[in-house]
Amino acid sequence: MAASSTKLIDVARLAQVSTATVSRALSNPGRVSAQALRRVESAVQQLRYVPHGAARALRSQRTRAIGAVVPTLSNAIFADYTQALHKALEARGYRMLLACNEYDPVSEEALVAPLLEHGIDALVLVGRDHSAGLFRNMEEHRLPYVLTWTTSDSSERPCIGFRNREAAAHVADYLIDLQHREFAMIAGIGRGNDRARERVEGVRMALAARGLQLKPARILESPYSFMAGRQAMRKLMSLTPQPTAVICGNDVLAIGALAECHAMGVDVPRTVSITGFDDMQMASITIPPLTTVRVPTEKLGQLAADYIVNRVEGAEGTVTPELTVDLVVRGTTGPSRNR
Amino acid sequence: MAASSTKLIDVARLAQVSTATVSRALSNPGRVSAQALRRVESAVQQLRYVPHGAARALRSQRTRAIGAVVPTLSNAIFADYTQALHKALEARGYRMLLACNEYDPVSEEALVAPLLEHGIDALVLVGRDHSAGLFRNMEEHRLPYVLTWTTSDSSERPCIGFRNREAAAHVADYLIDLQHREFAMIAGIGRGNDRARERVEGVRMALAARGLQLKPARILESPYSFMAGRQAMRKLMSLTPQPTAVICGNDVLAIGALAECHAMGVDVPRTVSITGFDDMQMASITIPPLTTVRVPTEKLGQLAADYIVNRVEGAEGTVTPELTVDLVVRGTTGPSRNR
DNA sequence: GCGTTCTATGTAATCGTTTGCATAAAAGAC
DNA sequence: GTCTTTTATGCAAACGATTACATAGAACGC
Repeated sequence: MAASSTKLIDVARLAQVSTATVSRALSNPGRVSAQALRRVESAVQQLRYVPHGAARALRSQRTRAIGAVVPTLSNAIFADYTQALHKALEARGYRMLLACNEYDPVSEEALVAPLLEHGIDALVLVGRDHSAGLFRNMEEHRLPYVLTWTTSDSSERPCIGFRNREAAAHVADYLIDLQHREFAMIAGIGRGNDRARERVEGVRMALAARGLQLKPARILESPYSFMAGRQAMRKLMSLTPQPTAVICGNDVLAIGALAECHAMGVDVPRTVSITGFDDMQMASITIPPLTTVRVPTEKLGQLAADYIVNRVEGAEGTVTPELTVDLVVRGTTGPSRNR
Repeated sequence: MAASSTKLIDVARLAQVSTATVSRALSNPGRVSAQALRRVESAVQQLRYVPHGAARALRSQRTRAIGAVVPTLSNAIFADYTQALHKALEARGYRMLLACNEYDPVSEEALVAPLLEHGIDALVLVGRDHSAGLFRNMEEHRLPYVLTWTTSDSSERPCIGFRNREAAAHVADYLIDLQHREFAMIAGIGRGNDRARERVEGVRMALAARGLQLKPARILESPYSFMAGRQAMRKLMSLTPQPTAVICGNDVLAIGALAECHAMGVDVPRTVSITGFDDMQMASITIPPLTTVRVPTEKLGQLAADYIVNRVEGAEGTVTPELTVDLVVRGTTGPSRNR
């Protein structure tokens, strides 16, 4: 029903060769004579032959599909990453099978199960936080995988990403240099999200190194949504002393926070500086434009695709060195008003 | 390699039943005795059996995968739609195979080919504009499909969506009622995008009905990006007479246009009113918040999934009636300054 | 009690490729 | 010219499920 009814054997008959030759002509053209190749190609065209993926997968034990688990597509940054990953996989002749965990680490195994059942040659994950069961599953099935958006810890799992901790620390340093002393953070939910936790740690580290501290009451964990960012900002501005700098776990939160400042009539950056993380498109056209950390989103997707396809196709697969991220200073940050 | 090595026959042996019984127990539990079911289930658990998708697909000629072609994931509105579609498919036990055409109608067939080859049970498309070849392909392969984000024209193809023309006309009517007479439009690229074209038509219709006209020079076709929106707005504001109302083809363009107004020091809505289309999350937190048309993005994805799964599973598949969209009046629109 | 229907199960063919092995022809070595 | 190696091809056996058909026993009607 799904496939057209022309089969390999029809091509073989028309081209007057065996099915083996057709198969070889299609997947390994170098291994058949020029004449055979020509005849097969012409037959394929005439009959509009489309290989049957399931049959091929069954016999070769390779589906040419790669599973991709991402937190969500609602965050533009992951949408772009996913699209880049997809595009790069496509270019290498692989299909992408998506799964969205919506930041719920518990259900991840249940999420991956259908992919495993459908048949995938490898798995691309985001971050380092995954259940032991998932890792065990991957081992058991001999499934190559790669973790993205993060760098390797002691576990030595293959990673493609950047140092979230150091990037966040860099943001904090920059603000300290602007004489800020009263800090607050609108962080992502830490549970199940190593990136979010590391960004908090990075800030805490940087402050500590300069003799400052970030009290727990000044770190608000929020889901990644504009509204959550707004609410958190409102709460933070009601504290005494008011923070002069608010570091956000990502751009979505930061843009929400910025919107709330406008609503409250709080001047950014004069009264309070705000920073984001990711540098999504939107970040450059807020009022004022957002100071943030530029993450090579698309590169991440491309590199992940390249790495994982190499692994699947037998090469040992060399992990790229850690990527670098840059602080992009725009209009939401300035000297502390307490300076 | 990809799958664990436990096979159906292993389960059968452990449960002391035939492979046929195991197969039935898994896919049609009602057709085996309670005792057999129990033993099979226990064996499946013990062995951690995972069915082999390719084998199943080969034999049953159903892959349980649905192809989804979307313009892009960079536009939040399509990211949300895609995620909703994916989620609904998942809930029904289907996988989603993605393809992004990036608004390039030419390559769509080439884009779909790999999906066809991998094996899909149906195809979900966006809009009505697709090559004859694609439609022919789908017929040939007996592939059920559904068009989304649009309503049926005379061709009577199954659609799930809303009337873009009428929605846009409604926006124009609203602005006319606010005494606007000098209109301009920042439209999406019309080629290959029936929604974009219909939105232009709708505006033109509504204006004509009130004795106004929209000169071609006042319709700027732009790719859907913030930057394009900005540039278009700059161009429009340099015209004489200046438009007092700018209708944008979607929220991305509108938000870009709004940002450019801020940059130019043009007061919105006092000097110029701006409207969007889609009501993406971001639209409610711009300064001022964006007047736009709310589209039931997620509903679209869900309904498409339901329809197409029903079709695949044999039901005749009833297309839902056209969805309605609402004008959401916020802060970017107001009375014409020429009133 | 006998014939009929129904239910649960098993046997084995089948889905459409790929690929190991065998073979024939061509090419190369000496 | 003979022997070995290489190259191109074909034959047929997988891959791992589903399912048509057959069958045996239980249930049922009268």
